[in-house]
This record gives sequence, C-alpha cells and structure tokens, in this order.
Amino acid sequence: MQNERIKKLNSNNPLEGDYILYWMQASVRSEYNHALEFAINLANELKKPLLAFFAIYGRYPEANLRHFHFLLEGLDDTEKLLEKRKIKLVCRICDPVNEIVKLSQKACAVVTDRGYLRIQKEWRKSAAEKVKCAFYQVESEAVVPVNEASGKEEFAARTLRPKIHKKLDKYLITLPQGKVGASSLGLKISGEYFAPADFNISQLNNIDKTVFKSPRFTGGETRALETVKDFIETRLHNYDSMRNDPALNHLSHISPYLHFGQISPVHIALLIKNSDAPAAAKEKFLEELIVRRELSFNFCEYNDKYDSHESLPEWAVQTLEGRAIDKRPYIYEMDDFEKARTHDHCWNAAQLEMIVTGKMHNYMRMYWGKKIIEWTPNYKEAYKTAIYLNNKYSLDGRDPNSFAGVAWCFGKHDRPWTRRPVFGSIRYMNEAGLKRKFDMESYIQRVAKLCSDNNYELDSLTHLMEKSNE
DNA sequence: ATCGGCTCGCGCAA
DNA sequence: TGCGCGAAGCCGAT
Repeated sequence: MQNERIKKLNSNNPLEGDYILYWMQASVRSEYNHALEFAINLANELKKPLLAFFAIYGRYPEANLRHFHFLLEGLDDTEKLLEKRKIKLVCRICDPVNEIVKLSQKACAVVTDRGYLRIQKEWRKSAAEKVKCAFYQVESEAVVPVNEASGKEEFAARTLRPKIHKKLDKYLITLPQGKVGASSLGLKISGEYFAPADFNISQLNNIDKTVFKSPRFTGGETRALETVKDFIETRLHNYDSMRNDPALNHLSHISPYLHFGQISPVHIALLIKNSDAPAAAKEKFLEELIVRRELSFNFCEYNDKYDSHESLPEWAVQTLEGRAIDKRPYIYEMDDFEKARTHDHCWNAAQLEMIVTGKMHNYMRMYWGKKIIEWTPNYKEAYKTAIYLNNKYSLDGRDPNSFAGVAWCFGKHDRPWTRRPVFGSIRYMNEAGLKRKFDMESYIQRVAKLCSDNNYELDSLTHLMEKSNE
C-alpha cells in the first residue's frame, strides 16, 4: 500500500494491549478498504486480533431515518463479511470520540479511515489527541490521496485533472486482502456493544423520522458491487451519450454507496477500466468518478466554508451581489420547494424524484439548483435551501460531492457566461433547454409512476399526473 | 442543425 | 505578458 495514504495523527507508540482497534467510520466495507488492510497488517505484526468498531451517532448532523436505514443495512452486510475474515465488528449508539478513547484503553493502536468534512476531521483530531496509544489515519475514500493530488484549493476541474492523471499509475492499483492471523470473533469486550443485526432503528429516539426509508436503494457492499456490475453490463457502453437524459435514467446509481463508503472508488475504477466498453464511455465515467469526485474532496479539504455561500469565488460573489435587487420571476418559500409546489413541472418532478427515491437524476440536479437561485429573494437564502433539501432527502447528500454540486450551481468550479438578470454571469439554465434536448414529458411520467408505485401522494403529484395525462 | 459570442482567471509558454 | 481554454448553456444569426 502507498505510504501517502497513511498518516499518524499523534506521536504515541503502539502499546501493550488486547487488540488493534479499527474505528470504521467513512469506509463501511470489507473489500478494497485501505484502512482495514493496514489495520490487519499491523495486527498480524503485533500478533493481536483486530477489533472493528462503528459508532452509531444519532446526532450526526442532518442524519435522518432514511440515512440510518441505509447505513445499518451496510453495517449488517459488512459485519457478516468481516466475520468470514475472522474479524469482529461491533456497534454502539454513542459519541464516537468518547467511545474510541474508552475502547483504546485496551488497544495496542487505533486505525481509522479518512473523511473530508469538518465533523470527520474534528472527530479524528480530537480522538488522536486523547488516546494513549498510536493513532493512524488511512485514506481509503480517494483514488489519489487528496493532499498528494494538490496542496491547495483548486480553481476548477481543469486545474486538478492533470495533477490527478499524473498519479493514477501509482494509486489506481489492486489492493490485496491480507490474511488475518489472530481471530477476534471470540474476543470479550466489557460494555454494551451489539452486532448490527441486533440493532433496531427505533432505538434512535431523537432522529428525524419523517423521511421514509428509500424504497429504491438498499444499502450494503454486496448491493453496491451488484449495482456496479449491472451498470457495466447494461449501461456503461453508451454512458457518454445517454447519461444526461433524465427520461432515460441511464446512470450508474452508485453515489449512495460511495457516500456511505460501501464500495471503493479504486475497486469501481478498476472494474470499469478492465471492462470491454468503448473508450469514450469509460473516460466519461472515470472522469466523474475520479476527477470530479476528488475535486469535491479538494473543495472540502481546503475550503472550510464548503457548505456555505462563503465558499464561492470572488467573481461569483460580485456578480450575484450585483443582481441582488433584480426582480425574480417567481418567489417560493422553503415549504413550496420542499413540497414540490412550484409552477414548473420539470422542477417539481426532480424534487419528487429525490423525495421518493433518495436520489435525483444528475442532470436535473443542476437545473434544480439553478431554479432555486432564480426563485428565491437572494442567493444566500437560495444556498441554504439547496443544501437543506439535498441533505435531507438524498442518500448521497451531506457528501463532498453534494456540497460541490450545490456550489457549482452558484458558479464554483465553473466559468462566467452571458450576463442576465438574477444570475449575473453565473451559468443559466432554463426549461426550454431541457425540453429542446430531452423528452421531459417522459421524465415527468416516470417520476409520477415512482410516486404512485410507492403510494406517495401530494397535491403537486396530482398536478403531475394531470399534466402527464394531457 | 450548427456556430460564434458571451465572460473571467488560471497557468503555461515565451 | 500574452494567450488558450474551460462539466453539463443560452441565444440569435445563418
């Protein structure tokens, strides 16, 4: 494994103890998990068992019933797969840092994976300071380690792209599975820990339960790999020409699994590379999977304001501020947006697709965000609305990709275009463009069917149905 | 149907 | 210092 993935976050040495502790947080999987493999090697060197632990934190920002269902399905899957490798995975509802400190008292060393969001960085920093033994972070969510790709916030994809491409030979390689020496399955740990299968989601008292479990996506690394294989067999070959069409839904559908760390981007990229799809299709997908995704990691890593309008570049701020007094063609409140009650059937369909399935079509995400800017009194409020709704309903919300995606709608990583009201020189999109390029009636019908199949009813849905029956 | 211009700033070439 | 060019677009001219 490449040394650049590994970072020791404190200066302590490995101590005498009962086990190596793998604090699983960002990478909930048994395969292609660099942090897990590093931990296995360390455990074998010290001739100790490896204990894996996941903290179920009910107060995780904006996490709701939908997210916890997906997370727990993944944990259940991974626990069974780790068991085959003689590794015990236990969970507990708790504050992660306190619990890691407690579990580390009997550990030789702690190993964890890496995340780029504020809370993930704070947790690791705080835990590393408090534990007495060695604390390692291993970067397993990026193909090219983020600080290796670039040491600063990048301006756009074109500035990061060559830096990533130069390093792919080194980092886009297979990760062999280490053989576990000492089993941890019989390990007795004092305290109340449980296997994911024994967990009932109703034990999470204080979470938002108004967002129902996604009927479309089931979590877990097994499902993730099946999804990738299905994509390669049935949709990859013409991904480049069909991916943008909302009516076709010709997407990989892998982003929820990537967000929850249930599959590795390295694993996916290798499967894509080794497939026999046309080069153009592979290139488009790998560009999104690696360059665009890791641009969003770069964004969160180097811009602490990644979830706020304050992350925007100067030119975008100037142009948006300059249009503050422009009259908006429509004005909607949060509730109108949330319940998909706008005048625009395409927009409403996109919002409903996200509510009902937990994922919005990639192309519609851009249109959706652009229109929130256009129909909100000011861009700062629009920014909040877009982040709030996406984080609440999308399974791939609260992810660097989501934050970068919203920021893009406001000009981040993009370039200026013809000036116009409200938007200034931020790129504009309109309904005429959608209808010119795609069969939007077919998209609306697809979403209406999704809603009725899942017994999801709303005033705006009735309008959608009427519209699509015209 | 296709094409150029719009508009800004990064980064490479010179 | 100059210049090419960039995630997904729009619009008007041809």
